[in-house]
Amino acid sequence: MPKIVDRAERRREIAGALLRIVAREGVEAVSVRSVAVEAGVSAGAVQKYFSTKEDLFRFALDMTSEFLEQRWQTLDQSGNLLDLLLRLLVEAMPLDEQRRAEVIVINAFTARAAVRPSWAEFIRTGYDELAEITAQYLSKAQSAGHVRDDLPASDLADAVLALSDGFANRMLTSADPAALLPSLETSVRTLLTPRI
Amino acid sequence: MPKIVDRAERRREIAGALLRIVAREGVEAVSVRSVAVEAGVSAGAVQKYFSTKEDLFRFALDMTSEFLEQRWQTLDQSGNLLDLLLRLLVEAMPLDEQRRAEVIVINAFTARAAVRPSWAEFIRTGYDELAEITAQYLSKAQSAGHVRDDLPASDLADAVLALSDGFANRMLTSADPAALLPSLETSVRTLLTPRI
DNA sequence: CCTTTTCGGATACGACTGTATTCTAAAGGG
DNA sequence: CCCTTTAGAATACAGTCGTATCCGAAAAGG
Repeated sequence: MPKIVDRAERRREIAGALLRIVAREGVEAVSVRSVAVEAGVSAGAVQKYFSTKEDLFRFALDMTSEFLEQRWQTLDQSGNLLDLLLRLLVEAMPLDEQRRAEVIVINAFTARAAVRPSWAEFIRTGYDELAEITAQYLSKAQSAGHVRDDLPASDLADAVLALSDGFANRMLTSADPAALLPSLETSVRTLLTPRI
Repeated sequence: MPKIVDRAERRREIAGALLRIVAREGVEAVSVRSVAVEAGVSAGAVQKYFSTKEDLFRFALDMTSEFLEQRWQTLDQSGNLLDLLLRLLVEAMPLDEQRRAEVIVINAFTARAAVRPSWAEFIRTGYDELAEITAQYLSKAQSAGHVRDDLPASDLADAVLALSDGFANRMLTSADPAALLPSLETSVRTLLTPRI
């Protein structure tokens, strides 16, 4: 009897519109109406799928986390694990519009989480999971002899994440983001290559 | 004839109120009226000193940059330069309300600059200056034999800034920020200690 | 075909936004 | 002492905000 729509897909479309706005104009440009326009629907439709603006933001934040994790999944873990990690990090840098959008979104959310405890817990969980995945990967790389093993993998993971986060941030406002790539690469290599 | 006030000081007071709001409630909580309340004046008074909200933000951003540079100035450059740098970095981490506020403010501004070209140039200039100062310091540390000299000081500066930026970011939403300090310290040391 | 259910557009509301304008009170130079 | 200039409070205005409500249209099962 009812009109049937793929509800989950519709929610993803609308949240995607939000992410595009954040990437292009910043979080403060997000409103129910602006998201509706970007998604090509009415404001009423947006309200149908997200009862509150907060819900909408949470869902969008979830989506970006999934993007991030998916990138790890698609990484085939063969060859030199350090080289692979470096390729992954470079790919995560904001060098094109797509990556740039993701970094802006995560940055915006982190900035907001810093002053909103309920968001902070969510962001923290995501960060911790990422650190865990990275640590596991590095541990494997240590066993393979591709990464130094005189320091715990979890510490190395923290350092690598901080390093890539910092460089990504810097690139966001840099005139020539790609110019920072060699610096990122040597930093990570210096940090991770096995000691002799 | 006129009623005389210290105009520059008044501007600093009002901008300080803005910074407190950003640190406590985030950028989106900043409005002419909320700043006025925080500063203990009327909205009209705020308008007297800053004709537009944009002016107000720019001035506040300037102030935070000055804070950052002042910290470098107060650093007496004696003893082991690597140890000194580490102490500086640790002091810059968001471990108390004051530092936390600064990091939040800079984060918020960076996030905004990513989607506002006029701000981006300003932020970028500040970053470049900071990188320059850091590089000069590291160069001196290289001459003193306290820091490895097989890599250009400018690259090392980029890495150190990225590292501390990334750790500061992580600490913002971390449940136990101080727990990340050892990781920061070993990372920087690993990156900078002279090779044998 | 018709009925029932949901989709999603339209509208309404009160609160808040940035900015412009108007006002009163105060203070220092003549 | 008064007059002029400024400080800064108060008010006004046109938008936009999030949310609630109401409406017609479309689609699937009987």
